[in-house]
Amino acid sequence: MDQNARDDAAVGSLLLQDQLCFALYAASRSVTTRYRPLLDELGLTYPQYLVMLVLWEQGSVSVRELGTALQLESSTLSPLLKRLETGGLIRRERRAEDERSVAVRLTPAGADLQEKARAVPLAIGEAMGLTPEQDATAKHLLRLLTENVTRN
Amino acid sequence: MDQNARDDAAVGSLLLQDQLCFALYAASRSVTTRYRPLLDELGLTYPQYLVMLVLWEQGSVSVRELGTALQLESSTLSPLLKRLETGGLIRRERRAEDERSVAVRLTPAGADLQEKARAVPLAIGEAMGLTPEQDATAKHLLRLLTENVTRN
DNA sequence: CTCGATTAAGTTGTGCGCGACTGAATCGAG
DNA sequence: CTCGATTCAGTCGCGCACAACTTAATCGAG
Repeated sequence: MDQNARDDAAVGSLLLQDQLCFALYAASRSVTTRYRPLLDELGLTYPQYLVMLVLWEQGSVSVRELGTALQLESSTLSPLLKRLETGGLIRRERRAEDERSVAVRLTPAGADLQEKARAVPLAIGEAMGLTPEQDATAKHLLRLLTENVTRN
Repeated sequence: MDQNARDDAAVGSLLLQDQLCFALYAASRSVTTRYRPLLDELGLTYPQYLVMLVLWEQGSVSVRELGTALQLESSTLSPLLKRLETGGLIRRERRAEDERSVAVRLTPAGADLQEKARAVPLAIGEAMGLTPEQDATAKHLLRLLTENVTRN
């Protein structure tokens, strides 16, 4: 309560510790750092892991669809996908029905990696140490914030 | 409630949209993107803006103290500070009492920039569109999460 | 006092992340 | 049908972000 009351009064402050944006920035990097040793075992970086999540879920997607799902530009995805392809986890091929579009799909090695990845979300969830209610509240607020910030 | 109940059951899921980590990653980038046009006016990037916040607050700090405040490595800060120094906003000098340490302080131009920066937190706060209670809750949960993830 | 351990800042290499841009394919108003 | 507008993937340049490492200065056990 004291904490919240103090933070409430901080709107418009230039103090670092008052800023929600800094809490967000620090939290995001701390989570990525926490993922690193787990993903090293799979030979993935964190953004590569997110791409693999989409592919495990959807099977085959265009670069554009990946960008929509992950909110990333093609200028970020193209080099990342090239590295995943070099690593033998995905293949890319132009779509016959629209030659502008590129279909990204898993190789057998990429599909196999899903099994090794199953332990990752549990380990991260445990490290975050939030109750299910806190986890749900955080997700809700972050989605709301993202939607507002993107629209405004 | 339905949303929360559905999310509660998602612990350990490999679905992208279930992951708190992705909500965090997307939110952090969306906020940084929202800052960009505002900070362009000041000639700053978002991490540079965070460094300036610390300097406006503290006056003079070592690179190590900046790293502690922002949770950034010297390998990130050193080139960033070099760019701020080239831009005429800060000066760096070895400390007499400990020649390993470097004191970072504002130039007059760097100090003057604070006035132009005052409008930034308000604009961002408005764009985020959270109630004061939601803002405080989000900050609380993000700090808790960061602390847990960093420790575990 | 001394010298191995620690600490501070910086360098290097790799991988994002995005704005600005390019070239090729497709769309669609007229 | 046509040609300007749009869409898609990709390249380029720059600035993080961090692991691994280097160099120089300080610390501290013996």
